[in-house]
Amino acid sequence: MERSGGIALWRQIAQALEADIASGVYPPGAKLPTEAQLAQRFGVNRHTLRRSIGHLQMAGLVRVEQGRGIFVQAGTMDMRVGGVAHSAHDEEAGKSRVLRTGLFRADPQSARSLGLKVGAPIVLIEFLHVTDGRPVTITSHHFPGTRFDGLIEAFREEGTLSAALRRFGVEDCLCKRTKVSARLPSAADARHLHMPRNQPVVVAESLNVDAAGSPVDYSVTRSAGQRTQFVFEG
Amino acid sequence: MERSGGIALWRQIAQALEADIASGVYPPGAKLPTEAQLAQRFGVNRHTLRRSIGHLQMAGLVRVEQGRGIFVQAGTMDMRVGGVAHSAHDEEAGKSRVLRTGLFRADPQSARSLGLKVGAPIVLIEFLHVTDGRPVTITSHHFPGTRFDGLIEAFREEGTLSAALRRFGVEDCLCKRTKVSARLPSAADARHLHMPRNQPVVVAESLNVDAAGSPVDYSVTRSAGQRTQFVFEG
DNA sequence: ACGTATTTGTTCGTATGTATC
DNA sequence: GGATACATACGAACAAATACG
Repeated sequence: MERSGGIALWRQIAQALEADIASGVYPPGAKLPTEAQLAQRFGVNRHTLRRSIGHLQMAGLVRVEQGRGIFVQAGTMDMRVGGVAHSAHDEEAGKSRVLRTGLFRADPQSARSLGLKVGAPIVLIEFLHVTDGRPVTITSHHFPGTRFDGLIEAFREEGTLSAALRRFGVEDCLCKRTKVSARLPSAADARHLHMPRNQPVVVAESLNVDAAGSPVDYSVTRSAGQRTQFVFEG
Repeated sequence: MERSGGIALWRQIAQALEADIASGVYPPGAKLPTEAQLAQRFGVNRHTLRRSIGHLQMAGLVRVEQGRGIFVQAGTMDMRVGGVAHSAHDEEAGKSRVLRTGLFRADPQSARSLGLKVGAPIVLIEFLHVTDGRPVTITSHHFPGTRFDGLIEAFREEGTLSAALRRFGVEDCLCKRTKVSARLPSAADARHLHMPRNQPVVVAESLNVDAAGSPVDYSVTRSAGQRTQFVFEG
């Protein structure tokens, strides 16, 4: 630790810890020493050490849990986007848990995407996708409420979205457009995705249409930015 | 400001400032009051105020510049990805500045994407794309060096990538696959993109192929996550 | 089930360094 | 060079969540 080498102490410490994680001194899932212990090991104040940890947290290398400790995060995993939407395969591959279902009114964003008026009825179905026992993504599906009235019941009976949509005459559902951006997660999303609130989520907003080209589903997928990669096959 | 209302002071302050920015009290590009002034306005310590600013910075709402002040960031803008790559239109729409050109050896990542061996020659051309006078994205193009020997000179003479590639028999160049993720920017990228180092960039890695399907260009585009949206048309 | 210890989160105070104007 | 403004670092105290007896 160079105390006046032009480079901030907290950066040097972050780099040292990053090296430890990369080299396997602290393997994925492992608990790091406490803040007090680490601060003593590097000979700095607890604030300075916390600054370093905050950086590693943003970089997606560790996760901090109040009262428990600091834990090493796992690496990244790929996930396909686009092409055929709602395939039964997608829903079975990783176990999907239904987070929410319900009837809502369209906000400006989903109204514009689906070609509806603000306040029009919207059927919402929200999934938490789990792979290898770890939460990966949250997807909120928005369906036009007038055309898909009763979709929730159909989904509960059929078990998959694709089967439920077939009852409404939707055989093929294609992804027409996807927008990708990054932002900070909501409190609920952060909790479900098991990630810190100050680490960004990658947001993919997709508009899915049926064979006739009319909008079926405006879906918003949030995923831990450093844990996942969206792959677009062209 | 509720000093013991269960919600942290710095969060309340961040929310208040966010509201001010959203309502136009501080329009895009405006300079916020100094840390000391804001701390006094909210009746908190400067550290607490800095915590709030750090949060707004991560959220992409403000940009902090040492010695100058805190500035409101502009909103988001869309950008198309995929489909036909290297169209002259893209290069003219926003003025592109060439950041770097040169001959390098393939790192594992670009080697795998282009189907080359590690250490094979790679032609690198790096652009900074500017729109409305603001830096938007940085794109690093990697071409197989053996096939595209002399590409840099061709590019300098022709002025556009698409024209230069035509000299090498590449008429159409299609985006085959794009991976999108998020990470923290390098120091150079942060400087060029005019963004804070602790705000994530959205990274889009594209593999572009010619009509015959052989790889032409492995490109890596970094963009300020909160200022831009990638749009994939399917 | 409850209280205590542990561990992280927040807030204040103070001092000094560094970049910009 | 001086003034302004953000960056870093240390110290102290208490709050909040968790773990453990």
